[in-house]
Amino acid sequence: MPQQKQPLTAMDATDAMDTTDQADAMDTADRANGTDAPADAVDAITGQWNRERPDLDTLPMAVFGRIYRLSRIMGDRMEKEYQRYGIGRGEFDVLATLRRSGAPYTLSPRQLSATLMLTTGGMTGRLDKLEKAGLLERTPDPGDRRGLRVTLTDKGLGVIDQAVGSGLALQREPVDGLGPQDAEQLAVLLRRLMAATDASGRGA
Amino acid sequence: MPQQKQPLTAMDATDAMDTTDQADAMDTADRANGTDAPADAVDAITGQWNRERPDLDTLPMAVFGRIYRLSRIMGDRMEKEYQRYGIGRGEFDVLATLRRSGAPYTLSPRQLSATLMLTTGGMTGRLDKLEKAGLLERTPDPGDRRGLRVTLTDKGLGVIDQAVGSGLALQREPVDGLGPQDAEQLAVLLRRLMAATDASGRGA
DNA sequence: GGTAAGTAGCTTAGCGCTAAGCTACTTACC
DNA sequence: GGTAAGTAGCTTAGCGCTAAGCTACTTACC
Repeated sequence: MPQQKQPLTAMDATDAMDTTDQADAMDTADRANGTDAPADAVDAITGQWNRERPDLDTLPMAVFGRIYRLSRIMGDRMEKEYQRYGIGRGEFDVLATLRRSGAPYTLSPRQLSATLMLTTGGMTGRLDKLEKAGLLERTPDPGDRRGLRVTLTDKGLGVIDQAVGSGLALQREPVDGLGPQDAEQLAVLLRRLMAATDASGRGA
Repeated sequence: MPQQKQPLTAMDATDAMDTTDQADAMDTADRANGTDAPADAVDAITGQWNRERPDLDTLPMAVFGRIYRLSRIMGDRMEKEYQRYGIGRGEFDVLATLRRSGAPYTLSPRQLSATLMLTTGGMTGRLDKLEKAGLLERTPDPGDRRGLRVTLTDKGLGVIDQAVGSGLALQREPVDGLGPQDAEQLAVLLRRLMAATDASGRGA
C-alpha cells in the first residue's frame, strides 16, 4: 500500500506553511480569495506569492492550481477503487474504451493507443497484462495480415461494467455536494475553459 | 521532443469516435450536455456511455473528466515552457516552494518532500539535479547534525522568478478567455468542489 | 509484377518515480 | 549516563512509461 502518491505538479503544492507565520499567511490568503469561504491550501499558496511577488496576478493559479490538485486527489482515489477489481487506472482506461465503443467491444491496438494517447510500447504492456488476466483477447485481423484485433472477454465486460459504476459513485459524492445547479454550472464553465485552452494552444 | 505525453486517466479518453457513427454520437452528446455549446471530447465520451449504459448518471464524468483533461493538457504545456529555463516540472516545484517561502529561501529536504508529497528518494534525485545545475545549495544544518538545509542560489532565484511569470502568462490566456466574472466564479466553484472532495475522502 | 513509402505491433534502453531498507544521528526515558 | 525509539537523508530494486528502432507486412505508383 503506497504511502506517497504521484508528485504534485506546478503550483499544486501545499503545506509550505511550516516555514511562515501561519496566521499571517492565512490573513493574506483570505484577503486574496475575496470571498467569505475559508482559505484552502491553494489560497495559502497564492497568498505567499502575493506577499513575495505582489506584481503577479495569481488568478490563473487559483483556477489551475485547484484543477491540478483535484485531478491528482480524485485520480489517486479512483486508482485505489479500481484495485478492488484487480486493475490499475491504465488498465481501466483500456477496458472502458472498448466497453463504450459498443458491441462487439473490439478495437485495434492502434485505435486504443491513439485514443489513450499512449505509445505502442506502452499499449503492448497494458494489453499483455489484461490478456494474462483473461479480461481481453488478441486475435489476428482477418482483413489485414499485419493487424490485430482486441476484444473484451465476458469476464472483462463484467469487470468494467462494475468498475465504471464504482468510479462514478466515488466522483458523484463531491459533485452532489455542490447541489445540482452549481454542478451543472461548473461543468459548463469547465467546458468553456477547455475550449479556451485549446484555442490558446493553437496560437502558440 | 516527445510526441506522446502522459497517459490519459480514467474517463479522460477522447477520439474513440473512430469506432462509431460520428454524427450519431455527436447528437447523443449534444442532447447530453444540455446547452447550446458545441459538444466537446468529454461530451462525446459521456454520450457513448449514455448510449451503452443509460442507467448511469454521467454528470460526475462531465465535471471530473474535464478536470483530468485540463490538468494534463495545461501541465504538458507548462512543462514545455519550463524547458526554456532548463528545468522540468518537478524541479520547478522545488524552486517555487523555496521562493515563496520568502528570504532566505531555505528549507530542509524533509520540509520540501512533505510539501511536494514526494518520497525522500525522489527528493534526493531532484536536489542532486538542481544542485548540479547551480540553482540551489545543500549545507549542513547547524542545529542538527543529521539534517541539511537547502537554499536557493542567486542563479536559482533568477530562474524561478522568470519561470513563474512565464507559467502564469501561459495559464492566464485561457482564464482571461472566460472573462473576469466567470473566471472568479469558476475559482469559487472549484474551491467548493475541493472542500467537498476532502470531506467525502475523510468519510471513506 | 517490381519497387518505394507507409503502417502495425514488438523490443530495448533509459528515465523518474515508489517502496523498502540502510546509516547516522537526536530525543525521551529510566 | 545508558538504552530504546524516532527521524533525516541516502541507496537500491522494481515499475510503467517514452523514444527509438526493428520486422513484417500493405498500399501506391510505375
